[in-house]
Amino acid sequence: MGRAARPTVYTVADRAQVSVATVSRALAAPEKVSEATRLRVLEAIDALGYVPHGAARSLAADAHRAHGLVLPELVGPYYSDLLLGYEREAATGGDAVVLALAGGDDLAAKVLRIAGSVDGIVVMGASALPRAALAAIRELVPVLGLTGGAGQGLEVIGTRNLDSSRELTQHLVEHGRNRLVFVGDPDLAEDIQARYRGFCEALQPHAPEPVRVEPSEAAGVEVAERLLAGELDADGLVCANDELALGVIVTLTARGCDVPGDVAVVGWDDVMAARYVQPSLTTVRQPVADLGATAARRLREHIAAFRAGQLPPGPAPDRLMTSVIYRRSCGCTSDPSKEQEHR
Amino acid sequence: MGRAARPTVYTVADRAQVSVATVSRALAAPEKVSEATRLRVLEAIDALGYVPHGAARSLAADAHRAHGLVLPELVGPYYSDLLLGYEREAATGGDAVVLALAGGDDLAAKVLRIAGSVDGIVVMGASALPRAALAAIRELVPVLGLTGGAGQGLEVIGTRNLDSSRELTQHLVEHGRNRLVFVGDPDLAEDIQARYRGFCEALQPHAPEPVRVEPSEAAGVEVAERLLAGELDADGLVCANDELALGVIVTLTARGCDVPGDVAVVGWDDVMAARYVQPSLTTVRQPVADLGATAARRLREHIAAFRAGQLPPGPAPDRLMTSVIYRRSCGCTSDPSKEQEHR
DNA sequence: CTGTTAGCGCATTCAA
DNA sequence: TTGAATGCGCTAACAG
Repeated sequence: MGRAARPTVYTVADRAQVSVATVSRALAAPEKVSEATRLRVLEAIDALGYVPHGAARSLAADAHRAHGLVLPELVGPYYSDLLLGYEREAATGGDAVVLALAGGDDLAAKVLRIAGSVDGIVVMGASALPRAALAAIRELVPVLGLTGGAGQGLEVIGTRNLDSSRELTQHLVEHGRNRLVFVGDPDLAEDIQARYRGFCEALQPHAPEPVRVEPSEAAGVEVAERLLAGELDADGLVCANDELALGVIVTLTARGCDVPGDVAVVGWDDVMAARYVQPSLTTVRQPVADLGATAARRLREHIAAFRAGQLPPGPAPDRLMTSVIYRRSCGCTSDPSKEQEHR
Repeated sequence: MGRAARPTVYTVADRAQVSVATVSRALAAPEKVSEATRLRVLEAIDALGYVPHGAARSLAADAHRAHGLVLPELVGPYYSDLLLGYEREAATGGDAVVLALAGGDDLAAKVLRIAGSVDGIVVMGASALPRAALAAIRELVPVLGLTGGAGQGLEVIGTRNLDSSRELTQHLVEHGRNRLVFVGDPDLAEDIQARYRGFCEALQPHAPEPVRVEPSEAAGVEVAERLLAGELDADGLVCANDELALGVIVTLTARGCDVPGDVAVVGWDDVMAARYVQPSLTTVRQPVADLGATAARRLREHIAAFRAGQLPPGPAPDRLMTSVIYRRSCGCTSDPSKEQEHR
């Protein structure tokens, strides 16, 4: 014996003594239905436990009412906020979020897979997409880059990495550091690249080559060891993210090296641990939830334009403002109470 | 001038000189199509940039090939791993993930919204769902609880909070703590409840009432202040999660209270900061990615059974094993090298 | 304000 | 191995 058949518009229409069109209207445009009938319909819907079939609706309305969100398979606290911001804004606009996490060459496949089920896609880590695949997808739905993707010709939603990096670096310079080194591989992501560029600009006319490592704690530990071994010379490390910086700091301090006395260390993201490590980490905070919301909002605009027929959807949003959180690891905050503000 | 019309099975069929049925087969059951025609079809698909329309496919096949994943609007590092594990497993099974973040009373609405577009739903924080809404949804698709939801009659995928809590508490007892207090509100979530139960069991025959606060850093700070003010008496705090524990630790140590000397503090989740705080935090690590994967896998089973006609899908998976990570805050790890293992 | 009707794009019978 | 035809559940004209 199977379950009761799923109620459909017809089932509801029957019970409410109306036509299916009226049921549809009662849901989509209540004002186009008389009070009385609308109530009857709603009663029927409630009584039958009717839930519209999403696919049928999408097919008929020629709109999925869903956004694709493609993120790299990285972990980190960063994501929770990003998702929160994105999902909220998407939901506000009536859109669901189809999430795809991609780690390698399955990226293209996954994106194609969801491309058939969403009205538009936001991709973080778009650089890993084969040009051909991206082109095919963009034929179908608008695609936005998150944090990067300019290299793929995408409009990108991101933060002001250049500015924050310049500020951070300049700050270190002004406080007497003159053997600064950037830790992180600019080729790994566009935002890291921008951070390195800002670093270079602040160090005009010549900045040293970056230490090309992955943005992880483990890599930070390695870098610290190289420093301790004398393979690397620096009195200040501008790290591509906090994980890296944290790895550096614990290793350095554990081995008796004074941070920030001997070496200043700064990072990006303001992860929770940045406030707990000793010394606390000077870092760049990004409006991550806002970043997500902005991307969702902007994608909605793109979708509208795309459907309306290819017109470009007005000016792209500015890159989001970031703020440097000065703590102890840069050696410049003498006032601990000031630090507390940023807890 | 509009964009080129989206290619459909018909477009592809035309170009490949076959019928739409063959196109469909070439994609869904390649072995049922001759080598030659299949190649022609694939060529056409490639040339036209054809991507199947997800909604049309779902409607015709009567399967969305998508999971709904509903999470509370909390933030935290926890989620990245959970999503990673879930998405991977879902993708492996060919299913997309529709993510919904719910913060309040919009929960029911959101769940209903996605219920029409997925084959099954995993809900974390199901207790916030009105019974009626849940019942209606379960009529439509199978629903699983993540971390909780037993109270709503859901099968739940979770970890062994009871065991880990008992172990943690017993450990503190064995090392001489005899004024232990549980920090966190058992009524806020089933897992916190289980943690409190384990705490109580270890403290047979009578355990003190819990300090009912939200599981946040701020609340931890408050609790620490109460302790310092003498409003609370304890030589050990079993905190419902790491945020709480961290808030307690920094506040206590900043005010000259010795952790773990005067008060031992332990938590749950093993967030990154747990390793960086001074003293490092003894905590419970949960296999979060595995938790996600297990939920996805199990939901798939439920979906299959549900469609096959209401049969119960075999034994539910065991609650996942957790591991206590002994660090310094419990005052029991004398060997720092041992601690390093868990970095 | 309401009902009738024609697809949306695809999978899947059933014949051939 | 292939094609023709039907319908999934819904929305959106179009009539009334």
